[in-house]
Amino acid sequence: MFKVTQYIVAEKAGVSANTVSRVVNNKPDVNPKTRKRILKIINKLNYTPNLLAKSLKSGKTKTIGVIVSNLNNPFFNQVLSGIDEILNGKQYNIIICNSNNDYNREEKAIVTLIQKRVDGILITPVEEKSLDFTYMKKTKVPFVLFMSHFKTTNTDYIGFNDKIGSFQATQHLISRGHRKILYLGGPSYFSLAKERLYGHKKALVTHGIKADQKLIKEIVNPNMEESYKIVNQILSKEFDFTAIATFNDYIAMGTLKAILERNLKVPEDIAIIGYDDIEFASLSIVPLTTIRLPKYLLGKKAAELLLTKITGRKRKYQRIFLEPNLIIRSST
Amino acid sequence: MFKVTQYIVAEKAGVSANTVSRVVNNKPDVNPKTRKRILKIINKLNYTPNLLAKSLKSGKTKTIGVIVSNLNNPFFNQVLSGIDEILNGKQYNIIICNSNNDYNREEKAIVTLIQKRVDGILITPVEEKSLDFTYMKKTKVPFVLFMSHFKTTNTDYIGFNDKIGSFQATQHLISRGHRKILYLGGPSYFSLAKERLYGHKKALVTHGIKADQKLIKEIVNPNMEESYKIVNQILSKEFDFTAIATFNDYIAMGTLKAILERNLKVPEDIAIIGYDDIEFASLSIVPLTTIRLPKYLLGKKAAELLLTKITGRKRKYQRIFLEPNLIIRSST
DNA sequence: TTGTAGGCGTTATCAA
DNA sequence: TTGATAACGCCTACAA
Repeated sequence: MFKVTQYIVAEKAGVSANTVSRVVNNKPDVNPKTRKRILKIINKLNYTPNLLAKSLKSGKTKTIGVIVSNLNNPFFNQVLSGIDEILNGKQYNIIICNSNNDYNREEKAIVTLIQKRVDGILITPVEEKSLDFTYMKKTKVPFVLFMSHFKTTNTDYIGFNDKIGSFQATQHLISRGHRKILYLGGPSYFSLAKERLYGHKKALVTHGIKADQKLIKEIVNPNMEESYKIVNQILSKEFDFTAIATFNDYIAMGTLKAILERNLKVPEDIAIIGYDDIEFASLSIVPLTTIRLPKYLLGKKAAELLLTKITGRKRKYQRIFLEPNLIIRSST
Repeated sequence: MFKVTQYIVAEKAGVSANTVSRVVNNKPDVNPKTRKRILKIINKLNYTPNLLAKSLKSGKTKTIGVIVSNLNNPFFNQVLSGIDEILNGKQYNIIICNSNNDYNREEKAIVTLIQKRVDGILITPVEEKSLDFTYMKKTKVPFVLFMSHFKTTNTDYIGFNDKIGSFQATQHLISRGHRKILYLGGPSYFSLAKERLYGHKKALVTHGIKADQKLIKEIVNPNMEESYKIVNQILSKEFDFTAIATFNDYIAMGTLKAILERNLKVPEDIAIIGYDDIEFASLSIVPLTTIRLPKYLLGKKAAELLLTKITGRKRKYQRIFLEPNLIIRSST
C-alpha cells in the first residue's frame, strides 16, 4: 500500500514538505497560489495527516482514557455520554477501557493508556489499592477518579452525595405522614449501602423518629427476584409499617410486585420509594418515586475537571459530591 | 517535566539505546546481567515505552475506532461489551465516537480516526450517504458496518435478521391459538419497521391467515406513553382480536398498562408479545414474552470480522444477519 | 552480545 | 514567502 506523506505531496507540487505542512495547518505565510496548488494535490492524492507523528512531536494526543468498572452497566452510558459531550466539543477522543471489576485488567488498562500517551485519565477504580494511583502520579498523567467511594483525599474525585440522597428519600416519606418505615438496604459490606443507610437514619432522627432495628433489613443480593421473595415473607406475617424505602430501584420493583400481588394498594396501603432512577422506574406499572442520580452531569463535571488539570496549572485536589434529586411519581 | 526515553535509560546504564529496546521488547540477545541492570534502571527512572513512536514506525496502533449513532442508548452497551470482549483479548484498544445521529459528526469522527491511524473502524452509519464509505475505502482502512439497515452490498455488514424475528413473534402467537392479532408497528418511514411488519405478515400468510389491514396500526412515536394512549382508545371501542404483536418492548409496555387498567387479564384475555428484550421486559409486572436480539453477539461478531480484515488478506465482502431468539415469559 | 545509522511523518527554528 | 535541518522516541538492519 502506497502511503501519502507531506513529503510526497511536496514533491508533486515542487515545494518543500515544510510548505505543505504550513498549508495543512492553515498557517498564514503561504502564497495563495502555492496554497491552492498544494490543496489540489492533497485532494488528488488523498493525503491524510498522520496524527501519530504530530503527537510524537507535540507531546499531546488529544485523546483521553476512560476506565469503567463495568461497560455492560447502562449506568455508565449516561456518564460516558456526559464525558463525550464535553470532550467532543474540545476535539478530544476517548479510549474506553473496561476493567470489568478486575483489578489486573484495570492495572493493565492504566499502563496501556499511559504508553499510548493519553492526555489524561478518568477512572472508576475497582478497589482501593493505592498502587495504580501512585503509578499514575509518578508518570504525571492528569487523572480524576469518579463514582467509587474512596477515602483517599490526595486525588481528585467526583461522585454522588448518597447520604443526602437517602436522607431526602426518607424525609419525603415522613412528609407524607409516614412514621413507620421499613428500610430495605443493600449488602452491608458495600460502602454505598452504608452511606445510604446512614442518610435514612439521619432523616428519622432529624424528624424525631427512633430508628427501629427491626425495621431495617439487609438485602444481600439487591436484585428484583431476591427482594420479591423477601418482601413476600415479610408481608405473610404481621407487619407494622406504612412505607418502604429501598437501597435501589430493583429492590423497589420486587417490593412493588409482592405488594400488588397481595391486592394491597400503592401508595394507599404501602408507599414505596426507590433509588437511582433507572429507566424502568418511570415505566413501572405504578411509576416509582425515586432518587435520581445526575449521571450525565457527573460525566460532564468529571471531564471538565480533567480538562482543567490537563490544560491548567497544578492546583489543590478537588473532591466533588453531586446532589441527587427527588423524583416524585405515583408510588408515594 | 522530565521525560524518560530509552536513550536516557541507556545513558544511565552505560549501554546503547538499542540494548534497552531489546530488553523492553524481551528480545533474546541480551546478556542476563545487562538485562537485569537495565531493568533496574527502567524501574528506578519509571521508564514507560512511547507507543506513539512505536506505532509511527510499525504502522500499527493496536487501536480501533467504534462509531455509534447514540451513545446514550443502552442498546449499544451490550454491543460495545461484545466488541470489547474480543478486542481486549487481542490487546486492542477502542476509541469510541458518538455521531449522535448527526451526519457531520459522523464524518468528522471518521476523518479523525483515520488521522489517528486506527487499525480499523466499526461503524453504525447515520444515513446511507456513500461519501464516507468511499473515503474509508480510498484510505484503505478496514471497516465493518453494523446495525443500520443498508442495501449496499459492496461493504462488510453485520446486523439482525428482523424479518425472521417478527415472523417468530407472530408465529408464536398463532401457535398459542390466536388468529386475530393486532399489530402495533413502528413509524413507516423507518426501515426497521418495514422489515418487522413484513415478518408479521409473512407469518400470517404462512399459516393461512388473511392479513387484515384494520388490524395493523402505526405508532408514530414508538414509546410507552404514546402507545398507552392509543391502546386505550382502541380498547374503549369494540374490538376483535385476542393478541397483540408490537414493534418494540416500549409499545408492549404501554399496551400492557392500558390492558391491565381495564381489568383485563394478560395473557388470558389478551396476549402480548414485544420485541428487543430490553432489561425492562423481564422486570415488568407481567414478564413480557419478546424477541431477543443478540446484541452482545453482534459486537463479538463485528469485532471478529474486523480483525480478519485487519490481519487477513482481502476477501469478498461479507453480509451477516444474526437470528433473534424468542423469549417466552408470561404475557403470552 | 552490543552498537551505529537511518528512517517512520511531522513541525519548530532559523536561514535564505 | 519558502527551504533546510534537526528532533520527537522507537525499531530494523547491519556492522562490530
